[in-house]
Amino acid sequence: MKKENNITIHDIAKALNTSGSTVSRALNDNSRISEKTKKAVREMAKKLGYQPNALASNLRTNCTKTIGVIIPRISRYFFSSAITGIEEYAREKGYNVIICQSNDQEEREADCVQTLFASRVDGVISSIALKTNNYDHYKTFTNRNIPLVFFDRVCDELETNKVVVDDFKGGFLAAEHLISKGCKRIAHISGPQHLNLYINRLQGYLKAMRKHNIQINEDQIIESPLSREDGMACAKRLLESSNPPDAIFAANDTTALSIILYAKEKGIRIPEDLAVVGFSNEPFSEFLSPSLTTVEQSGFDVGVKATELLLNIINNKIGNTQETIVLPVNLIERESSNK
Amino acid sequence: MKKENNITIHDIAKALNTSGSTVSRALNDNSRISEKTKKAVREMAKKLGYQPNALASNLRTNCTKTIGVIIPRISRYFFSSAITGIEEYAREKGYNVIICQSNDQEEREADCVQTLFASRVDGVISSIALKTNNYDHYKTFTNRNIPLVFFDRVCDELETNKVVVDDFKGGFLAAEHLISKGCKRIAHISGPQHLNLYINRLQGYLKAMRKHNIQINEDQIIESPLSREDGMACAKRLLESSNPPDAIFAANDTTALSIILYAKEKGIRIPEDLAVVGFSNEPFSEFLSPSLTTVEQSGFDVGVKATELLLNIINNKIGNTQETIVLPVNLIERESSNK
DNA sequence: CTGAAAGCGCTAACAA
DNA sequence: TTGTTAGCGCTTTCAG
Repeated sequence: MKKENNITIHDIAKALNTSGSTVSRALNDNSRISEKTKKAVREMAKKLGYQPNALASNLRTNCTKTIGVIIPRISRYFFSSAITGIEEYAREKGYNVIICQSNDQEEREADCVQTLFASRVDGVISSIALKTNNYDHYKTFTNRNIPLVFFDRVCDELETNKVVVDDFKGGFLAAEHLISKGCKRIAHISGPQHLNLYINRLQGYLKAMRKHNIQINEDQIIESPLSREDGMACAKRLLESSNPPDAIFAANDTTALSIILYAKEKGIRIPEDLAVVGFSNEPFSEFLSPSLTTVEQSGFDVGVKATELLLNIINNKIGNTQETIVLPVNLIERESSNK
Repeated sequence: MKKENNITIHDIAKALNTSGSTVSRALNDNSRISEKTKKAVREMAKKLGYQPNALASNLRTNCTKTIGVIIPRISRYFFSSAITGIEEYAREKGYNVIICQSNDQEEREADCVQTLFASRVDGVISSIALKTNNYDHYKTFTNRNIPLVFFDRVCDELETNKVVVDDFKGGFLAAEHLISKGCKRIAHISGPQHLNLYINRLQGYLKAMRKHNIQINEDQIIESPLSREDGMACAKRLLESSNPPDAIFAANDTTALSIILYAKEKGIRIPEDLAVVGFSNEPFSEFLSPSLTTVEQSGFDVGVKATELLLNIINNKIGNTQETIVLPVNLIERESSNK
């Protein structure tokens, strides 16, 4: 496949008996060019089928009008919604978006960083891979003053801007809701504790328990990688214990789903014997049977906010402060906790 | 935000008292450079924190090692899985991926084409927007011999390569399955008829009906944009008619979901009174109640195949034939049709 | 095996 | 208001 010779600004210049710089300025709507010339240039450009070469422009200006995004996996609904938000806002402001997936692997994440840097993106939005423990690769950006905004999965080690949802409040709402339904032995299945969001959901849960003087049982707070299989194992462990919980607050909907499936299999009635609350409001949660009570977080909004923040930094509207934006969550009450 | 001055190959050259060309060749593992020099260059590069500038390289070589993807919306599971497949295969072969969303709008799609062309992608993978009727914008690529592969939503007007799933077979399997369950009045809710895939699903359905001598009732074949609301309207129209169907094959799972919800509301039992089959196996379909019988199509596989085909064309392994690759589908039998 | 020099297409001082 | 010129960082002929 050989690519055709492309039309450049010089072809337009030659056809119009003018210079490349005039054409360049005309196409960029520079005020120093007369309307007449601009019009002539634009017409000739169209006639010749000129298409700008962004590579050349970017190389020269050292500004690509492109932002990079690093996410664990695009196929998770929260992240694809976030990307939709990022894309929408970025495009409106004239920016392109390059997306890289880390597949939750540290090494892949470091690759993404290299790729994005090689493409000379103007800024980066990232959500950290589950397996990432060392954050040095991000220094590629921070060392060079390339703005960086983390969302959802953030880390305290790096001093950057962050956009998160109110996980603490979410955990609190979930637990308080179960308490209000009369549950007494409320278990919590939490996620990897090096990620703030799971710590915060857990802390919110603890706060609600303490506020209402509910006994906290260490055996009923377990940490899990939160996959479907892990959820099954947790369900089994909790529900087969000698003193099983009458409610479980799971740190994500996938785990809550596992609990519901396990309970069905064992003839445990939901919500009568066991109330369940999840987190995220995945697309399937509404349609489970019983439908799942969960904490809703808008990926789209997070994406938009992160992009807004990033572009403000890129365009010097705000300095590179270490801002953390917290977006609201809300509890969606459904059948799985409706005693 | 000012970006720091970056290290270039000339900085490495200076530090090593050699020339830029040697450094360039060493970093690209050119055979004309001695191992000793290569090693020295690589070490110095690491020491100085050199990061290649892809823009400059791309501009020079007129090859970006980047492929562009145009999809209707990333938040649909089929498409995000396809992207996962595209990314995985592309990355393995050393290519980057730029993703653009058309939001199912023709104008946005044309914008995507411009953006990708300006970025000088080496090839493009696209799935057509629902609202697109005019395909001229794709000529930007075809006119310049930039390889183009369509997937899923393809169009006959453009002579390009295509990767699709076997929609005809899917429609056939769905209808034959319902027939095998003893259904006699089998309705079909089809999608926009300018897209091949919906035509093919419909034709597959018709073929099965004819094969088994089931009467085809024109009133019970309706075209719909297939959104959740449209599905509700279709369900109402079909089920409130004087001669309601005993089975519905919907061209997507979203519509099948609407039917199930509508039937529940009206006290119509599924599958006893009405059997339902969808198409796509969305993430929620397994968890509906009753769980939804549907035709599974692998977005991931489609993505991988499309990328494989595209890269083969880019790398001249095959000429730009008009190949159409058809991937298999299979029926997943669940409760909604289990009479 | 290595170096000098040209140039990819564009932008931006500076000069006119 | 327009043109001249240099150069972004890299690759690649051609010459040694």
